[in-house]
Amino acid sequence: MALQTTTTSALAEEAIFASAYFKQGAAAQQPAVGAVQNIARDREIFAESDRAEHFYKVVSGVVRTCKFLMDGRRQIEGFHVAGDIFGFEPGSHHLLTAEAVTDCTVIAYRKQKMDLYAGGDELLSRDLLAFAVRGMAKAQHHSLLLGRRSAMEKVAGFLLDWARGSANRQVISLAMTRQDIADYLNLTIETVSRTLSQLERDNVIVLPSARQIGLKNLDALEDLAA
Amino acid sequence: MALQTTTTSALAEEAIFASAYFKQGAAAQQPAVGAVQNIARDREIFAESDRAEHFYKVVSGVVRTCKFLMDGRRQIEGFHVAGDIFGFEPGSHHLLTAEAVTDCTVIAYRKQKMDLYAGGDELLSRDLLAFAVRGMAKAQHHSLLLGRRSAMEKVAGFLLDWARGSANRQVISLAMTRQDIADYLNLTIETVSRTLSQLERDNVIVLPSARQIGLKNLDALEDLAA
DNA sequence: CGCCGAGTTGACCATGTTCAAGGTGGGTGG
DNA sequence: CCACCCACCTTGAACATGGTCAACTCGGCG
Repeated sequence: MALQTTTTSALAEEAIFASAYFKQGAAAQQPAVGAVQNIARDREIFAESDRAEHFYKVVSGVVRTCKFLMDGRRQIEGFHVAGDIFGFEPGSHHLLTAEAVTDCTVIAYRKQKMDLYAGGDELLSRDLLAFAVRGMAKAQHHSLLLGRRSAMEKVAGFLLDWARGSANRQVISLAMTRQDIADYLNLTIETVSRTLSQLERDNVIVLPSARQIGLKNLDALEDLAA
Repeated sequence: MALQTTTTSALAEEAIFASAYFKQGAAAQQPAVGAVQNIARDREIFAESDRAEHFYKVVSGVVRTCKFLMDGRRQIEGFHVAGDIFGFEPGSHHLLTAEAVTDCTVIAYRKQKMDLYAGGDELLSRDLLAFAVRGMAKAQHHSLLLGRRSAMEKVAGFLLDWARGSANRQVISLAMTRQDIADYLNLTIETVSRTLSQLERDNVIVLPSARQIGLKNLDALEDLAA
C-alpha cells in the first residue's frame, strides 16, 4: 500500500532505523518490523493495559497518547508527529492509550525482537537509547509546562512548542481540536478559547481560522510563556 | 571515605553497574566512574545550563531536579532516591538544576565515556536503556499527577507514590519540606498544608510530626487520588 | 437552506492563591 | 535544664483565576 502522505525526510530516517533493525539475523522473509498501518482519525492504536507487543513510529499525521480517568476526564500525555516513537514503555502492558489525532501512518516494531537484539546491535541500541532519552526530556518538558501558574503561560508555551516544530515559524497549523489542547494543558476548552482570543486582542496572534494560528509577535509570546 | 548511610542493596546494585562500566578497557588506574561525592543538604549538584559532563546515581539521601523561573518560582521536576539516575539528559548541557534535599551520597559517571562505550557493552547499554525508559515513565507519571484537577487529588497521589517506595506501607517519612511538595505538585505551601490537615480531619492520615505521615486508610486515599 | 460539530463568549461560582497572623518543635546557648 | 530562637508549618480572611453552565456564532457539507 502506498504511503501517500509520507515526507521524504521521514522515509529516509525510517530506512536507517529499519536497516539497523534487520541487521541482526531477522529472517528477511519475516521482517522484524510490523506492518505499516494506516489509521483513521480518532481511531485507537492501542489501549491502556493492552499487552505491549509493539512500539510505533509515526510516518505521517499526528498521534496522541492519553489516559482516561474513571470520572470521564481525559489527560493527554503527548502528541507525536513524523519521526516520533510512541508506545515504548517499561513493563509488558501499555500505560497509556494511543489514538490518531488525524488520519495517519505508523510503523509497528516488535518489542520482543528489540529486547533480543538491543545490546548486540550497536546502531539499533544507540537509536533506542536516543529515543528513550528524548522521550524522557519530552515528558519532563510537558511536566514543566503543566506546572505553569496561569492559563496564559500554558497556552503561550504550547504555541511556542508547535512553532519550533513548524516549517513556517510565523503560521502554525494545529492538527488537534481545542478539546485536545485543553486536555494536554489541563485546562477547559473554554479557557483555551478565551486565552487565544485574548492573545488575538493583544495583537500577539491572528486566528484566520480555528486551526490556523498566525504568530505576529514572537517576543511577546516568549514573555507571556514566563 | 566511608559511606555510612549506604544500604546493602544500593551497594550491590552499584557493583553491577560499575562492573559493566569498567569492562570496556577503561584504565583501571583512572576509572571511568567519577568520585563518590557526599553532598550537604540544599547544596547544588549541578545547575541548569552547566555543561553535562556527568550523570549521577543516588547512593543514599534524596535529590531534587528542578527549574527556576525568572520570576523566582521553582518547579520541581522530580525527586531521586537510592538507585535512581539523574542528570542523564540529551544534549551537552543540563536542562535542570539538581540539589540535595537531604545530606546525600552520589556517584558521578562520565557522560563522554558512556557515549563511547554504549552499544559496545551489552550490559551497560541495556542498563542505560532501562534507566532512560524508566525515566520517561517517571516523567510521564508526574505529568499525569500535575494534570489532576484538585489539590486533594494531587496530594493523595503524591502520598501514594511515596507509600509505594516506602519500606513500611503504613508510615511514610518525608525527606522534603512542604515547599518542596508544593513546587512538585504546582500548588502553594498553604494549599498543601490545608489539604494534609483536611486528610487528618477525615481520618485518612495522622500527622504525628510534620515529616511523618501515618496512613490510616489506604483505600480512601486511593479513592481521593481519582 | 438548514443542520451539526466545533468554537466563542458571557455570567456566575468554586477552588486555590495571596496576604497576614499565629503556632510548633528541634537545636543552641545561657 | 530551661528558655529562646528560627525555620517550618498551620490557619484564617479576602480575592482572583479558571471552571461550570448556558447561549450563541461560525463554517463546512448534505
